[in-house]
Amino acid sequence: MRRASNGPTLKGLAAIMGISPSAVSMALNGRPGVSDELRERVRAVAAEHGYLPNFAARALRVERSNMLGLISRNLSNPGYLRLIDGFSGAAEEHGYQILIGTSDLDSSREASMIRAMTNRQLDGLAIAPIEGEAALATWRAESDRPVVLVNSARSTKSSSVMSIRGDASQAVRLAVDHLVGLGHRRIGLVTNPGLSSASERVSLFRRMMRAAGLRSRVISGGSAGETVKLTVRALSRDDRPTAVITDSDLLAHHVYDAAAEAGLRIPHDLSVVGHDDLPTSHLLGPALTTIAVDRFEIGRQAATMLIAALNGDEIERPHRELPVELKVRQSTAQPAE
Amino acid sequence: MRRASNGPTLKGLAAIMGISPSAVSMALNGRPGVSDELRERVRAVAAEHGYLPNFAARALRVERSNMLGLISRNLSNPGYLRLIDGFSGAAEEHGYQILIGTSDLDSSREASMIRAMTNRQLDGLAIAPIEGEAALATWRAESDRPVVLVNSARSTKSSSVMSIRGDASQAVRLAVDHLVGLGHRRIGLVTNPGLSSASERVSLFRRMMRAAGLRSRVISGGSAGETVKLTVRALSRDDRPTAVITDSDLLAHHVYDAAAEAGLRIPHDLSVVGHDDLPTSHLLGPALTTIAVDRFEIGRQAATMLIAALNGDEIERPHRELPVELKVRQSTAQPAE
DNA sequence: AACATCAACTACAACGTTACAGTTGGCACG
DNA sequence: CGTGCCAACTGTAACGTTGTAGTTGATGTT
Repeated sequence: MRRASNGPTLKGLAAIMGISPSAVSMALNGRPGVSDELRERVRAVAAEHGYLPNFAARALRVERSNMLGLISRNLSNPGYLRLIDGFSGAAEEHGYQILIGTSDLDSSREASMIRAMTNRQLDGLAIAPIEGEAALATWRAESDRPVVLVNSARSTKSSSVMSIRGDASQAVRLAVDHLVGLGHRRIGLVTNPGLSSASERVSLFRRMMRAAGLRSRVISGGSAGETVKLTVRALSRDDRPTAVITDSDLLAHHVYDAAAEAGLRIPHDLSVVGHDDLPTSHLLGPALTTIAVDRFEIGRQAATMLIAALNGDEIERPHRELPVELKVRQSTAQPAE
Repeated sequence: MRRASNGPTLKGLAAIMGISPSAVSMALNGRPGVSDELRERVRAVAAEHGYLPNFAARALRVERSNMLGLISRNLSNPGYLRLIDGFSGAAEEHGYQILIGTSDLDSSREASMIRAMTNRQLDGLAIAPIEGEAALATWRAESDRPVVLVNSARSTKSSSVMSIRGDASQAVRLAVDHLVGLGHRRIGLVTNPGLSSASERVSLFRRMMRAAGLRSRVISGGSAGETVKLTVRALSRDDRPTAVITDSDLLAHHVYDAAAEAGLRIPHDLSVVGHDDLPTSHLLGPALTTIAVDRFEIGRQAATMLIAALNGDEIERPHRELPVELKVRQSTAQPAE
């Protein structure tokens, strides 16, 4: 077989120096039991020979792989890139590598991904779960290692599970307040089907609208494509909404298409508020008003929470909600009528 | 220590069944040496007890981790998502997990990423290298496993290294032909600095322009921000280009900003051709004419090439150039003058 | 001077898996 | 009926690392 690493082993270093492998191990890991003088010599020799520890061997022995897993719902939403970026950056800083999986919005795939990750000895896992409880259960059945739920609707408040996401209720409130403030009365929510966060969003929306004394309309199909079709239909009706709030910028893009199809101009005939602030959203014609949530930061904190838990540190706030921000641009205006 | 997997081990299964661990191993791996009858029984018992192999142990023994690495230049370009998506999809299909790293456009980080991946016993690596030769050398110094260079300027034609990318010369030709066909004479190339592919692009552009009997202008700064500034300046000059070709859609977005700053309307005063066809590019105002390259397919083939090489199969075309496509939209038109 | 104490090491086993050299028993063949 | 052969197993060692239980020799204490 081809060897992955033809470098020296720890045992080899020991032979070269005429000492025991244990001594080398202790020296390299900075553990007590060797003299400072020897520690220095070992480090020098290791560096000279370009020694790199074999992670498989270490993982087998200490049951720690120095790898963190990240399972996301899908990889076609550019927002996830920022999340991965933040997660991997923080992980690498602490010497962890990351393993990425995508559930492709299929909950059985999600479960099998999680199991595949478990027996790779992952030290911790961040999941943007399709079904919060199910994903969690799969992981915990196989492992007692830390998990952090990302962008998932609040569910378990248990201390063994952490979570982080943008502040969902603030997001809905900002969007509704903005549109109501502009004078809109008929406001719709266009939501992606199938996500655990969707139903929470819907109920938050309903509550905010009720508080404003308005009737709420929710547009949500069985699939993304169907949702778009329903949107076109809703926009063609007489009492069509004069403004819609969407679950994501991507969905907002589809609403742009739907509006064009229905012959409506944005923002003159229809105001649109997105959610995510993709890097391209301000370049849309017209630039999209949207809720910005710092996904990079979410990813970063997800990783640092896991690492802190692995180090046995106390986690200050195990359930975090990051503030979100409304970016007002050109896709919202006062209603025409 | 906490155990990652509390499930049974192979040895445990052997004890339960009263046979030797070797027999269990052979049965589970479908190797000859056990009767069909026993093989079936072992499989049944394994399934019943939810046995999952310990990858660290296997990796240690067989020097194969069943993991593929993917190192990309940075994670802020949405195009990479499609690449990762294709790569991870194909990898998972064959039972491989993927390890992701980003070099953040820093070549020393790139080298250390590669070394970190080497001693994790990675079976194969796909690199979108900053410096083609350097990245390769780092990997090959530590390992003799397959590599595939992604989106990298043609360099080594050696058979031990594979490569895949969009057809760069076709891309430039399509863009130039399109603009020349519209009647443009003063065409600029706006390019991202620092990438090995950039210089190749520049020379291809020069060649195409010479073939068309036109002078070529290249706009390229030391950094992305600087490039934008240079673009603004170039667009303010009297003999400003009437059309520009950019290295990426993201850069094209910046050109949109630069054009706005210079008081030019697209496509009336300036035609723009991008490169990538990001999902949002057709929603820009105006919709961006761009070169589409199927990054998903690039990622998918990168993974399958690696896996084929690991299986010892013959690779049909170890240096692949995927066809690219010009998507004509609203950002290009005949020059005004 | 006898003994405890301790730092600085060594020896050994183990983690879970797989490769390979043995071992067993049954069957065909001269 | 002994021999050879083969299929179907078992036993053992090894992959590279680390933790723990020794072992050594020097130092300090009474």
